[in-house]
Amino acid sequence: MEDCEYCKIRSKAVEVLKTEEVVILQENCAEVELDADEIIIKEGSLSSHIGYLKEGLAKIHKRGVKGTDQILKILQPGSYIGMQTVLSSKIHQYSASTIEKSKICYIDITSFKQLITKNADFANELILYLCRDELTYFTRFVNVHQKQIDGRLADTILFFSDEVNKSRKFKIPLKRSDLAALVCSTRESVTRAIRDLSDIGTIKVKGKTFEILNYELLKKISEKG
DNA sequence: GCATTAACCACAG
DNA sequence: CTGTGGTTAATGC
Repeated sequence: MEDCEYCKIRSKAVEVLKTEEVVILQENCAEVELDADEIIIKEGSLSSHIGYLKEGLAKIHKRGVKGTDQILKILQPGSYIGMQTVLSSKIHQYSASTIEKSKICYIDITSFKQLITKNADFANELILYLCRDELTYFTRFVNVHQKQIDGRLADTILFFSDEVNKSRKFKIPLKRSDLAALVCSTRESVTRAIRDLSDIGTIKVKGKTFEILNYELLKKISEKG
């Protein structure tokens, strides 16, 4: 494993650590390589470590009343995993799994808390991170509840295009049922929404490969809901 | 009432 | 696993 000091994807929080603090981080974390569909942290299990997504793509999901999971968020590199739990509870309140081959750094709670106590700038960056994160949940909450299925699907297609892949043609490494769990709908409705959007010429989809043909229209559908 | 939307169900590639 | 069609319940003219 390379040194945290020279990690290319290190967080803004780690950047403000002093040299001796990076050493603490360094000595108490471990890098793990995971395949797609492997569990990073598991809801209901003891929260002993915080994860940090260094490479790949992951999802945060939580069990719902019907036994099926809702996907709360797609994680990109540079995301902390399980911080909310580790700082407030002893048991993970949600799960995180990889959706493609990924690298995760784990750090134990004790060392992490030690860094928070030692360095206010570090703590400040983490608060900033959590605040931004919460704001995106606010937006998502409103979107999911007020937009129709076509608008919600447009949202996620745009997310994968603009933020994840930065390309008009890309793969979404999720099954239809996962896509449904992400946009809070059903497998069937996702299928129909994909067909709707294809019919009017906004996208072209084959399997998990999506291509945006009419970006403006897709954007409009996303905005109008 | 009637239309729209989306979930649920069953069945077929 | 995914797509399709029929049915049904809720909601809004």
